[in-house]
Amino acid sequence: MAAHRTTASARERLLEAADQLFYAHGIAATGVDAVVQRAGASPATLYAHFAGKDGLVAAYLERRHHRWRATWDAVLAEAADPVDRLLSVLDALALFRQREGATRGCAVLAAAAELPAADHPARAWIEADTTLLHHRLHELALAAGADDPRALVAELVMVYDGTLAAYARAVADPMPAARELARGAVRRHAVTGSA
Amino acid sequence: MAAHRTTASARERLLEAADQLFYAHGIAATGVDAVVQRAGASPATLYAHFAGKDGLVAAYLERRHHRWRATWDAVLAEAADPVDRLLSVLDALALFRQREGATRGCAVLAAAAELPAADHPARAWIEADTTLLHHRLHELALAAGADDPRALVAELVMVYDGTLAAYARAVADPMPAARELARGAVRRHAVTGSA
DNA sequence: TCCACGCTGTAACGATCGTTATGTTGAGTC
DNA sequence: GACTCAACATAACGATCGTTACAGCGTGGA
Repeated sequence: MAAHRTTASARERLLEAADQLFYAHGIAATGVDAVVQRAGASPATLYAHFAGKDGLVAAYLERRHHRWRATWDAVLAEAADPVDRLLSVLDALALFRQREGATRGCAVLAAAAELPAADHPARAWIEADTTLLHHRLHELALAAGADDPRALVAELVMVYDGTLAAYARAVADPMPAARELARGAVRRHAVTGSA
Repeated sequence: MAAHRTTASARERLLEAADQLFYAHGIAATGVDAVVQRAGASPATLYAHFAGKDGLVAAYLERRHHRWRATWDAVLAEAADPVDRLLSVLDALALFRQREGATRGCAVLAAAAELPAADHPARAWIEADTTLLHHRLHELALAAGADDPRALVAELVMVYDGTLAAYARAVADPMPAARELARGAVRRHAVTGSA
């Protein structure tokens, strides 16, 4: 079973290298050789674990998706106030950026721009990101008693995307503006809470 | 001088083809041959007018930048109220999307994600887009008498980017949410006006 | 001890891409 | 009517990329 440990290690190193290189230099601009070399692996190992470069890209987005959801989960677990729970998406984003490094904008939207092919295996995770964002915010908006949950969700998603775009534009600290916008949206939609 | 007309025509056709293909399928995913073929031109003509593919990409972003500015100019010329002039960035965006086709998000931010190289000739137009957005909104915020112009600009840019991201996420109609957010920001920063 | 297995290193393949060169056409000028 | 010049079509080059094949190494289990 130690062989399994070794296997997982190589796969993990490849994923970690792919994550850094894809996010830093773009997917199309990153060659398979660069990923293999940074991971200290061999091309054969990559193709033994993933279905080509497309499969690696899909796994890269899947891993990032799970990390993002885990980060949001952790932040959400410590928020009790309904309004705080709605605004937790921004706190989670700040934490994610600090821990995982998200200084170049949204990896999902960047991948969506690079992979317009509708049948690409990575497309599922691009849609999963949008779905998670909308569904979870919708539940939180309902729990907070918003008058028009769908409108509030649309506005909060917009603030979330705008914040990530600000990172891509190398804005120093977009969080204050994001929080003001989000708080305004929550207040406008008559949510009861302490904030 | 008719030779010049013919020249301009070939250059224009190449730019139009590059604009459609780069925006629809991504820059890296679009080959030079595809652009040449769609323009009904020859590779030699492309390299006679542009400094390789990088030069074509730079010209593509420059053209898009000028079109966007012209669209905003036109909308701004018909707005008299200071608040309407601030919100004109969203009206211009809706008009630009309708006329030029911007259904896949922001071409500038997408290009920024694909071209991380700091010395790429197209990088200048990516920065020009950010500069235009910030400077013009700052002037409009000052003219409208905002209490904290820089904060208001940061929030409006965030709404603008969030709206373009909504297009990239295939949201049906993000404009209502965008207008509510922008109006809330303007109101919060105590701008005098009719809106 | 020998086998099985996962991994590494190197090399090679076919395809594609950006770029350049060559020959030809066609319209405008003297 | 010959000259000029931009632009056309085609082909080819070198480089790079994704992918696969092959040989050798080290470790755990019978």
